[in-house]
Amino acid sequence: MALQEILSEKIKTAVQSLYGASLEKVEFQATRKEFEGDITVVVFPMLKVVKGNPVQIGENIGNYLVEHVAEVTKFNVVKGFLNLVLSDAYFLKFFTEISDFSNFGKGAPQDDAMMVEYASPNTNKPLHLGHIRNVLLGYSVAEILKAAGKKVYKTQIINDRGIHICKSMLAWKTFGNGETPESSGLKGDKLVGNYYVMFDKVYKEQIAELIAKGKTEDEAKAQAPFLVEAQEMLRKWEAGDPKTVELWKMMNGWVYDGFEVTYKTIGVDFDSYYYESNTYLLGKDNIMEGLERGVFFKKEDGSVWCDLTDEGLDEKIVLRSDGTAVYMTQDIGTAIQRVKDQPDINGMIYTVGNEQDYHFKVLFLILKKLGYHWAENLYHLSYGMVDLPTGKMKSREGTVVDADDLVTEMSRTAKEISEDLGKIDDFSEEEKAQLYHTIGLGALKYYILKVDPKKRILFNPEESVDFQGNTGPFIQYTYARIQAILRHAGAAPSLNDVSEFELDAKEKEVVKRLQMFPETIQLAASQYSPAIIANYTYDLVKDFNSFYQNVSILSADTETKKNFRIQLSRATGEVIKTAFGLLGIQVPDRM
RNA sequence: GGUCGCGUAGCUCAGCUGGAUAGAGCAUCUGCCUUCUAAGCAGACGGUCACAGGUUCGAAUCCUGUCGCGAUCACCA
Repeated sequence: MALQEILSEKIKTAVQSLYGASLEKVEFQATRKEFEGDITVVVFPMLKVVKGNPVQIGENIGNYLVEHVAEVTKFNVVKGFLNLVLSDAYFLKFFTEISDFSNFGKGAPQDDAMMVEYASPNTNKPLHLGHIRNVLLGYSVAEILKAAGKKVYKTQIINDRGIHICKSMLAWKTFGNGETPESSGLKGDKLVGNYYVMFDKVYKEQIAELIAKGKTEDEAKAQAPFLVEAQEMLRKWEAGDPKTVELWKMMNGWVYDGFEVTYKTIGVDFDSYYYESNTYLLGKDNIMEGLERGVFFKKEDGSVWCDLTDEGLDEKIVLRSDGTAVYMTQDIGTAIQRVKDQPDINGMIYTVGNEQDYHFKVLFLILKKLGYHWAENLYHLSYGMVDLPTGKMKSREGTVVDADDLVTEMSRTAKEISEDLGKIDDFSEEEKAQLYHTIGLGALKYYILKVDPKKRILFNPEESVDFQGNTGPFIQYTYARIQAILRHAGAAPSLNDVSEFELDAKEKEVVKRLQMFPETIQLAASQYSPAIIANYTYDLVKDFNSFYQNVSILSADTETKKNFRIQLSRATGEVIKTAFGLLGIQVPDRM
């Protein structure tokens, strides 16, 4: 807020001339509602350089400010808190400044770019609730960064190789009878996921059989024919066996088609895709280069390591003794490859669960040791698990919440509630379906995004998500009501010829929130937290609702007041739309 | 065991760089639809900020320790 800087300077001058002391910094905070005032100066910290009674110091500074700063009209001092009352003209000026909303809240464009990675699925099963949290966080952080002025590349790395994919392939080959998404009517990822489950079932039966024949559990697990066959398939794939590769391509293709449908339903997208089958061999050259430069060292058995004991960690392997890559090797290679592909990248954000905190700590350290400039701006957007009331989600126990099912369920709940209210009976069936999706998905997204990413979420699908209070539908509803106000108001009014009139406390609350919007985006971008935007938006909406519900009626007011209120509605609506846009949540015009 | 994260109202969560009497929603209770959407608004009830020390004018916030929950410590990804 520019005014804050002006006040800060004036207060420094005041302290200088009144007490002959120089202040380094002036502390501000929003005035608490129970006191009169709009912005509060905290006097206590000044006591370090100014000796005296804080109340008296506050009085003196307050008098100085009323005299020298036009925006300050009154003040009061409570203990060590100097509460300043700002002029209505100051608040009104805000509206004339944001009459064009197109860039409101957006930061100045910057030259460097950030890459944001999210989703990162395996190709052997459909996306679930955990992926939803991941995708929502990654996508909204990307949008928030864009709003803050960064150039952003959204990407994902797809784990399309390994034994788990071979398991699905083997089960399909054995039991599938040539079943395809078309012939079965199933989404591709669901179809492939079914065969993964089927593999596990057969595998378990075979283990039980072997144990019955006298094998130990470990022997049985290693010797079950189905697993041996899957391992054989993996070897064939790595050797480039044409038939295996063909099957792999076909089934992965089905999965990608299925994922795309889910991403589209959720409303997220990507600028580029990286596949492990292409990147798993990457990184070895970087390791060899690092070895030459002394960043890594080789052990007697030929394995290559990075010594991180100086950083408080231990030694970390970066290349196996047989010269093959490990997870770390691959991630090093992929990061370097990405900057080659997009040279303006000056940092990356990895949206990955907090069970990998250690991995990323190590990865970032190694990349720094290798000396890349962009390695200074790496961030692991770490998030907590999504738990169910029954405990953790486990795919083997069938307790996962499927992403598609969940979205459908949310829409259904939205439908039930909407039908009870009966406000949209004039909508066509198509419009209704669209609205239910917008509301249901908005509820789900907001529910997940409003929580601090690093905390675990307890998600209760049976109780579903609330539609009252601090929820997506509540905010969407407010937007829809604002649209109704504007429809009734007709053409947008102008405040250009408005000079002075008295603003009430509630009006000021809303204006203050609107003024905070650009700062909120900056704060969210610097902390990579959509939760900041979400909770801010709720506060704005609550203030707005409270203000508007308590206004008696527009026509009873002067034309000026009416124009102001309509303008206030407009601005609030725009901010809700922008804020929700950053979270990837749609707002409906009617609901 | 080492490391990292979390612990705030009955439940789900806010609480920005330390600031005034710790805030919302749900649940429970009280009022408000002849006026722009009651999916709303106003209010009541509800707290040892896990515990114990420390730092200071001031601590939910910073430091140390304890307890509880979780994650992680593979030549898996």
